[in-house]
Amino acid sequence: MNTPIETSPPPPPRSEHDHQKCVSEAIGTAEHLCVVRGVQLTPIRHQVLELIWESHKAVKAYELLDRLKPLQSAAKPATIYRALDFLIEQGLIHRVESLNAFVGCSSSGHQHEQLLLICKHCNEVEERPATEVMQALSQELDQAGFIVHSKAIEIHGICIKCVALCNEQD
Amino acid sequence: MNTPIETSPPPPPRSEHDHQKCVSEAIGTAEHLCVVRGVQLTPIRHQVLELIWESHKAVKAYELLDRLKPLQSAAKPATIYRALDFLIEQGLIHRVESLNAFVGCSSSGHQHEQLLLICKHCNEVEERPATEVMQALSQELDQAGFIVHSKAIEIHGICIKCVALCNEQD
DNA sequence: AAATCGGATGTTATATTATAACTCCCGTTA
DNA sequence: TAACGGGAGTTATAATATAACATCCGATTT
Ligand SMILES: [Zn+2]
Ligand SMILES: [Zn+2]
Ligand SMILES: [Zn+2]
Ligand SMILES: [Zn+2]
Repeated sequence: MNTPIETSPPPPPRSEHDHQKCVSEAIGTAEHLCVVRGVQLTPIRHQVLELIWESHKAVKAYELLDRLKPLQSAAKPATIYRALDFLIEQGLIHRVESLNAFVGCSSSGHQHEQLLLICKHCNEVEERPATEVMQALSQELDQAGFIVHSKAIEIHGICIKCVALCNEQD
Repeated sequence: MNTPIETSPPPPPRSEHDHQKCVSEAIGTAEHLCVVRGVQLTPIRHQVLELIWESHKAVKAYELLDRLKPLQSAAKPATIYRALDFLIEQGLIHRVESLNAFVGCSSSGHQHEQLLLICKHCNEVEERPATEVMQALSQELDQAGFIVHSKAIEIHGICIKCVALCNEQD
């Protein structure tokens, strides 16, 4: 209880940006990729993707379930997990391993394995290509003789927006 | 069911090395660090650390619990999770986020945040300092203005020992 | 010695996350 | 029509993790 910010209720939203643009880009790309690939972005899958894209925050499976139920009254855990599995397979969302949570992928269709910067304060997840890191990593893994299947690079801390807000705590 | 190896029962142990040395180093370092830090490596914590160090594989909490019970008949989930929390706080083990599992830390007392190379075939976890990757990462995070609290860098694939064994599957 | 305190553990219950297994439906195709 | 396959419905349960409160025990203080 050092500072008032510590107990302030709503973590700040990613303020200064046109989030509708994020959403329409992500959904548009998803629809396009699914057509191209001949896989079905069914109503449930589409709705789950939209729910995930309501923010840049990592979101839990059961929270998604609660938010899906008004739209799909029959929704059960399997409903959500199947949709999530599909979206992950198609590279449309990321699973945030260290949170058991999920976040929209900002680069679907391009390279999918990126740095995830996870803010403890606002809970938003920023994706970064970080090509130099990835290059050094590839070299390291080659040297180790390790055959890569997948990478999870997750950094926890305070994002630049929140650093500005909370300078003496957390 | 392509090859006989696919269904072969025991994944190969890290064959060519003196594992007793790994264990005694890790336990010795842990004991030393706890004395220096004035924290208690109690019998339960010591036993859990030893159980984790029985191999280089990532091990699940409830598997540890089963293996602890013969030694500590009162052991319950909280017993294990408390010991794991302590060992993680002290930097003596890693939590493998993408597996919900735990593995001994090979560099306790030195830098603790390293690459984890996780083999899908033998389930062993190799830790690598990867200084060039870490350096590039620090730069990237500085550029992003992100204040780091912790890092989880987990690479899944096939380790060099297993690559030699299974060349046409998985 | 008695009181107090804090860290560790015991104990019970429950929350959270995830999957298995089986059924049904529906559109395509042989 | 029959067979098939993908998606979804449904029920049950597995696996992972924490909360909350009680007890113990050794060290410190009174
Ligand atoms: Zn946005
Ligand atoms: Zn933030
Ligand atoms: Zn060893
Ligand atoms: Zn291996």
